[in-house]
Amino acid sequence: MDIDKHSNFSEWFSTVLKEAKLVDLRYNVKGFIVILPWAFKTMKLMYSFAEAELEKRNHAPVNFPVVIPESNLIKEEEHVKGFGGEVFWITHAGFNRLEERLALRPTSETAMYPLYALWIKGKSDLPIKMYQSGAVWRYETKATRPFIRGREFLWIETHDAFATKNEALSQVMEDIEILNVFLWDILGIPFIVLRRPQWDKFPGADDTYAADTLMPDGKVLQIATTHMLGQRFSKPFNIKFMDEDGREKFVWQTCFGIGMNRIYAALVAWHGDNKGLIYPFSLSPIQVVIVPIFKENNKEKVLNYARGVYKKLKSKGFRVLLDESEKTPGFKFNEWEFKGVPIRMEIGEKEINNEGVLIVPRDTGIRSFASLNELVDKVSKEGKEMMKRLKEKNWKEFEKSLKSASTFEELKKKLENGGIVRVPFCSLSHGIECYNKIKEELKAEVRGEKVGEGKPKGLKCVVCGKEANHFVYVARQY
RNA sequence: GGGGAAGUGGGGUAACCUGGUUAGCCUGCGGGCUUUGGGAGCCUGUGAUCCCGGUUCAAAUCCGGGCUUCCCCA
Repeated sequence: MDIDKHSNFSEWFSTVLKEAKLVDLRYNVKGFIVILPWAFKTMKLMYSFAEAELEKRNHAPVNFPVVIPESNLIKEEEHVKGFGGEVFWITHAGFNRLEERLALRPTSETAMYPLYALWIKGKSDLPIKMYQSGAVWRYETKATRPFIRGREFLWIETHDAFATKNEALSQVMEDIEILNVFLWDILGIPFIVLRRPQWDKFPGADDTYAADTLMPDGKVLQIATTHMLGQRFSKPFNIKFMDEDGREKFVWQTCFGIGMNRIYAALVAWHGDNKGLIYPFSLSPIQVVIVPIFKENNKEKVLNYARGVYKKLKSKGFRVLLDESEKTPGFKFNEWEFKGVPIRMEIGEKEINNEGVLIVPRDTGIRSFASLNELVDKVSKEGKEMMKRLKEKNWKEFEKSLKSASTFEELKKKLENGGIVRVPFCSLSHGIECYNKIKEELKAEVRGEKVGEGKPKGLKCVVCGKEANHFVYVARQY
């Protein structure tokens, strides 16, 4: 592949999606894609890692219907204002027109909360912490792109209810911790968590915190969000409990969305290089591919030896493939490199004589010899070290893209090369005019303030010059 | 949201402007023979004009509409 990931990301991404057989775009419904096994196996692994983190923290799996009766969807006013325009509706069934339209869930608050109201009676029913893995549907009006913006996308959503505001607020912090573990520790995707401006939060939330990552073209992509819902849903949905003081009170709620399609896009974009995809060891459908190299006169000998290595790795639980197809070795090298298999083994006459194999990590391409008895340890070690290298490379690149500016002109200049620019800003509650000015003149967005970061002291807003109350992060976005 | 480009076997393309032969080529897929340390070779078979309508003796080609994809800008 002769396409540069950074200077020509669109083309790089399209080529990888197609040539590595990650998606089939021939389904012919706008914004809907067929996710192929080479992508979906990895997405399932991603799901299992994320679900494990949620369950460690006492979230229980649940499955709610995809259809939401219109009367439920419209109960919370801002929510329906925010989503109303992008709902897919079911109006007919068989030969009948439905008396009440059914929405395909764009998100599940209004599906789940009527039941929460039935389930929650007393303090002993709280907290409720549930998660659901599945798809949601939104009639996006912006240009759709595979994985990055679709009309159907896969995610996990959690919906938690608590007796007190403080418990709900600390749940938001726990959600952010889950993102640190899942996105960074496990997937190696750099990101920052930002509290969104009030005018840019989830419809129906008190506050929205979002994880933004950066794509190779310098634009940010929102990949997860956690919302402090407060009591905005518990009131219209009448979710109450009897407190110790004998009074009925509305619960405090949070919800948390982990956007698997976009996270997958970020995974591909962050780790890949100009040779194609690179899958981290723990996430690849095939962790080790064995390529046998033989002549006509030693074919069986090489294959038998390779099968022995295959069995040994398989018995240790690795996902391994022995490529016995009729292609030439060079073809196989290129093909598996393009598909991002983290470790390749080459086995030929020389390796048999030395009682070992050649090990080649995908990222460096450097061949090294491993003897048969150190083989298993070496595979684990190479897998871990490769992930470490990928993370280091990603982190350096991410840090390089984080800039700061103290004037509007400086902000403008720094945005030209993409990335995220930190500036002092007047107000995330009332600064919408400054926000709009940045949006219109710089074609970029104020994404919000970083959780846990201090307030500016004695600095002026880069737009209006009034006292700055926040450091905010500005970037062009998907 | 605005603009542009494009839809021909599974994939990539030629023919389209200037309507007319059996829709050509590369690749893939099936079969056969030979091949394996960085994208092998020969033989053979297979398979296509996005959908609806219009113009015409005749449409892949011209016109209108739809659907989808890609790119650029917002």
